[in-house]
Amino acid sequence: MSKFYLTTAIAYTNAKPHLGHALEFVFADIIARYYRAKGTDTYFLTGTDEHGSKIYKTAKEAGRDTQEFVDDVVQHFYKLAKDLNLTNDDFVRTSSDLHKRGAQKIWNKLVEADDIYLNSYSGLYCSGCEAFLSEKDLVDGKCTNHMVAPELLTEENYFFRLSKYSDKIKDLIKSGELKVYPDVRKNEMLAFLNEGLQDVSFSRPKNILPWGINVPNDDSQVMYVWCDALTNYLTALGYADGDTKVAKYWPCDLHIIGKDILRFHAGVWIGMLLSAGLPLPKAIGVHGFVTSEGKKMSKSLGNVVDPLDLLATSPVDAVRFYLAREIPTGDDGDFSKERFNIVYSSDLANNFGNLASRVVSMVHKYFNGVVPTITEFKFEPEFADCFKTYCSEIENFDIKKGIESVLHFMTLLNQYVEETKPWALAKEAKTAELALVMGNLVEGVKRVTYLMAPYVPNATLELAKILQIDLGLNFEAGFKSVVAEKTLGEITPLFPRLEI
RNA sequence: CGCGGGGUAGAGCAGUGGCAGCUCGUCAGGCUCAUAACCUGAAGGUCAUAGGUUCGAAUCCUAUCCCCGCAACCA
Repeated sequence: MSKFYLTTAIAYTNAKPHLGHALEFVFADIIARYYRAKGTDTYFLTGTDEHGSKIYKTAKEAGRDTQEFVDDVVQHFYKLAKDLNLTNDDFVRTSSDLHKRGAQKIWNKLVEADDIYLNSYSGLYCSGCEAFLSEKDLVDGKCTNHMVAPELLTEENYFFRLSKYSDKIKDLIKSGELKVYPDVRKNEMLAFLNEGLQDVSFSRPKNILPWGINVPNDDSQVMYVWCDALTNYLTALGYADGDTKVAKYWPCDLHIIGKDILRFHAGVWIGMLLSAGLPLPKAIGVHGFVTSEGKKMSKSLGNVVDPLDLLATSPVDAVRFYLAREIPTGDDGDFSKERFNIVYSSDLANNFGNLASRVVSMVHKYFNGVVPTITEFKFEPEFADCFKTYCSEIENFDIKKGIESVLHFMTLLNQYVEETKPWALAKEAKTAELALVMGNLVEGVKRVTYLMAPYVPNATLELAKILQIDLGLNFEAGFKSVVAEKTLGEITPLFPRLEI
């Protein structure tokens, strides 16, 4: 059986989840559910990134122990995953022992490859911020938070010889051996690689940053947070202990990330794997950011959408569907209350929900709920097209286009109802004709239910009960499963109107 | 001349040489199985601007204007 291993980026636990986390979670979950429904042995990993100076600082400012602080924050991410109905197989935390040992094992591999060396790093250090600042953080040469000029500080760091792999990485992306979706991100990365990658500082002195994973054989240094974080994709599979999951699922088939961290994944991470002599991931899917009511979310504008609040007041399927359907998968998108309601009403309630509702009702009305037998599905060719598009779009990391093909197919079924007018056939007692129409409609709704399932798992589960179909079946088996002669359950609206 | 992406109907987008499309919204009509849902039709675009190549350009070339992302060691 083929396998598919996919990951989200691990969320940074310096603050509660925002809508962008929900977006990434939903994208990943839809893809995971899709591959499972294709009959692929799928492993879906998500988790949290818990080291780094920012977390250390945030915890310190809150007067908290760092571990306790992240233990608290991670609860919000657990809750988000649960509330979004995620089917992740594991949730990795970088403060876990398994991860730490795995990260150290990889570090040693890099050392063995002679890609780690000691050097000095100089930067502009603000003692108020307890962090190095870059030029763009400064106004008039001063730190904007503390209004003092940072001092030039030099510290001893281990460096990773990333420059060595620059050309190799460029070739991999250029040739498509490592896919980067969408093209605009691929081009951006290639352009960046044209400049050539620099070696990167891979550790921090412990006296400045005590919160991190110890560098093996040097008690005075901890790993730079990215060095540790990136390895989670491997360590979570049990890399430290030579777990069989590594053999089974590595290399990763798809890393889903935000556009802000493309370089770390398509650059640093690939370099690390090359250095360690490990197989490389197949693809990186890059999504954009979500704005709110047309503007970047900010506290001062008061337009911040808290995904946990949203899920507390709206059905999870509505949230999942909005993110998947309305936000272009590889691009930025907007969240607005107005669009949220429109998308829910027109696509879910009016198109899908109402289609199911009218079809099931008519089977009850005209055939006492017993689905008539048909010998051949009238829309087999149209459905084949729809399914083909659905698959290829999702596999090429376009979740929005994937579902659009299904929505079009639903429209086709709605049109068929209008053309055949079952109510008129019933009145004229054209039973054979009516049976044919209804049989085809139920078959159509059944197919659609399978395709909608990764996007709106709750509603489709409910509909599956009414249709008496098994959503646990993979697509092929599900499409072939027989609904004829079954007695349908009673239907209530799958997507009741939202309270505005 | 830093690199890259983009400017197409009220909104969001598709469309890389051959009569300008999709979804939502708007307006009109039809239907009554259905969640005031569904179906049909209409209005609405000088495809950023100017020039060029071509039998033919939203699509290729040149210039200009505007918007956005990136310019890495905070994640």
